[in-house]
Amino acid sequence: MYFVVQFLSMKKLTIKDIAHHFNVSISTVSKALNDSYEISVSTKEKIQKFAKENNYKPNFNALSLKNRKTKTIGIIIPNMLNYFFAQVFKGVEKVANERGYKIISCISNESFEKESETLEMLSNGSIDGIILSMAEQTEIEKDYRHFKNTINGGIPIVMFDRVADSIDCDKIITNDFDGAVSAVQHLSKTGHKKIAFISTLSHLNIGRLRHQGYIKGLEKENIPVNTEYIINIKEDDYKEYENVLTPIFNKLDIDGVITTDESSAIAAMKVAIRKGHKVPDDFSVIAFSNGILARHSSPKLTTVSQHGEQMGAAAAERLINKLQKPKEEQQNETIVIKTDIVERKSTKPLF
Amino acid sequence: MYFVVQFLSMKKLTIKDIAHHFNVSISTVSKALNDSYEISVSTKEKIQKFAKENNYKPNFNALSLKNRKTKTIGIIIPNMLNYFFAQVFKGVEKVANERGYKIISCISNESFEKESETLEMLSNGSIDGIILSMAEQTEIEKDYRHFKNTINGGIPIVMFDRVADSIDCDKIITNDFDGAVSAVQHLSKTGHKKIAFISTLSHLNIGRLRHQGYIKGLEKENIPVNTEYIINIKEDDYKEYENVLTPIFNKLDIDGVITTDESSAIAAMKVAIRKGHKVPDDFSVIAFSNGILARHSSPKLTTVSQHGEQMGAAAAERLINKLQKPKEEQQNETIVIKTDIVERKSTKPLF
DNA sequence: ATGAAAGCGCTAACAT
DNA sequence: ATGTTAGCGCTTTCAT
Repeated sequence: MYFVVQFLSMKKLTIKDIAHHFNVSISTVSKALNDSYEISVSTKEKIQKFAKENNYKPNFNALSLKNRKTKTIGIIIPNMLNYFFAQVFKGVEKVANERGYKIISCISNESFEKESETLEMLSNGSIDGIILSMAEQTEIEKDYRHFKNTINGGIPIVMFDRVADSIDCDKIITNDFDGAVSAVQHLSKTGHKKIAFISTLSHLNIGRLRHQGYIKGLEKENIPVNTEYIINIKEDDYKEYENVLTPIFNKLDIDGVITTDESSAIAAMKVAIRKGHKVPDDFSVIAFSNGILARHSSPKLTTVSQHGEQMGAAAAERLINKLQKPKEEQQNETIVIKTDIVERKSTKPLF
Repeated sequence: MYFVVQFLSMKKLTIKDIAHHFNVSISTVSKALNDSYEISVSTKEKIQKFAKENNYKPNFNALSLKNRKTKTIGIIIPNMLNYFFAQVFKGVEKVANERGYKIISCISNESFEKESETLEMLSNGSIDGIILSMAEQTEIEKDYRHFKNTINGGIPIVMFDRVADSIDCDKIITNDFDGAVSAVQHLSKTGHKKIAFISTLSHLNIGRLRHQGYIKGLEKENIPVNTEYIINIKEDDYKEYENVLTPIFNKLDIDGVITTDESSAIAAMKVAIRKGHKVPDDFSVIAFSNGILARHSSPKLTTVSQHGEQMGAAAAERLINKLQKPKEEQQNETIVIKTDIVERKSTKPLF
């Protein structure tokens, strides 16, 4: 019996083995397994039964080679320890899985070089398309040649969150600008007028957009912009945030804060509390966030929530749809997944 | 010129194209690119130069088909939003990258079925080996056939953290038992004798080990075991933790707590504080953890820290070493990556 | 030093 | 209804 041989040799069952077993040609087997009308019902049945019983699986590499499609997508994430990116990944995985795609995942560690090498490595027929969020370094240095090369090489890219304006590809973004406007308005409508803006992302485009949104929000609320209230934290290490904020908070009179991330929001809360404030009674905090910290802090953070999973799902949908369309019909699109303000316990009307 | 054609057709450059370009055979090109001694220096040079200039990359699927190796490893993670798993992933990625391996990553969502299907899906020549941590459901139902099948199919598995005792494969684990013993001793040595144990993992083996370690620790410190102090939280949702703990804390006299995870530690702190305790002055908390929460809570949590990244790195090392060894020399091993007690602000001597 | 041919596992156009 | 053949891109043995 075949399976004995298979068990002993531990070699996978192939179409050729099956052909041999039934004394038919390999193309008959191939067609039978693909349920071709050309093959008689009886042979189809026996071949399919045998294949099933012996756990036949078409070889992935042979199929990919033949079809010039791998049904695999690559994803490059700047930092896997970031909760937002983990959420995006989850969204991508879900859709990819539903649609029969595998995911090769890579981490750029915010490095241009790693990102570039990864793209190179994947451009050898390993994958059909790529989903990525730019490395910090790439965004700062604005060197996008590797993206262009990849796209020119026939591999479509979908960028999310940290996207390159000058690259023509699908993009999934958040309404960073409007989110910041809303945050300001939320605070203003509840009586806060001395609103600071704390950014740890001033070097990134999403940081600039949130900054601009903050300004716009103040304008809309007729609050004069005071540049002292705009605090850009350059330190990489969140442990330093409190130290940076303490002297500033001591100097300024602040009743509300909007931050570009969770860690700095928590630092701001701590500093404010240490200074004698009660959060949220006389000091409110809103953070851009997707995270776990917001729901575990005391008090829990009110946030401008990005929908990471949705963004990932949208990215995967876009990419897979494109892959399954003829090249001529493909065109690029930018999809905005809107933020929501989620009220928790760090905000409260002043009156 | 070739590259014009390539640019227009967007088809990747192959060995055949190069052969055509120079009017030599494909085997000459193949050998030249592999720097074979059989080929004259001059032809090697010109072919290599041309290949480089035109960005030739050997086709991944053709190579994999030929070599019966993909230089790709699969990783199955129960839940990507868990910081520990993200850390493990990072460790795996680092080593894999260094050693020229790609990673196909999948999420089991704690589901046996998904885990099983994923294993099936990957067992078609997509990958050379697998790293995984069991889904909760798998561990509860103790149905390990899919692991056996995979291993019998010639695909080595390395399990980490949530491992199956009865499966013969490489394993990377933490010293859960000893970690719990140490935690108890740490509290006891600093004057705490009314130590509760809060577990959200009582259904998992790692949870049982931590539980047993807690008992052992008490014994070593000559503290009688009081089953009322052993609190198993069954709720899945961390939002419920506080509700579960409140009546218990009201009833019992507790001066220290050890938890199996961060969320329940934070819940315990909140409940204790609400009850009038001062953490850490008259109430200490130690949490098993790998996480961000511990470093952002107020006060920051003292933890039994698992080294997720190291575990991931060890898993990848093991697997890749095994893949590069002949089958005969392969043997299984269990590696223990020890925990550390990291003192932060949630513990303090009582005296 | 170079080339021809077989084969990895599969599909599909083209016989029969 | 079944088989033959070529080919996906590459390596490798065996000519020449």
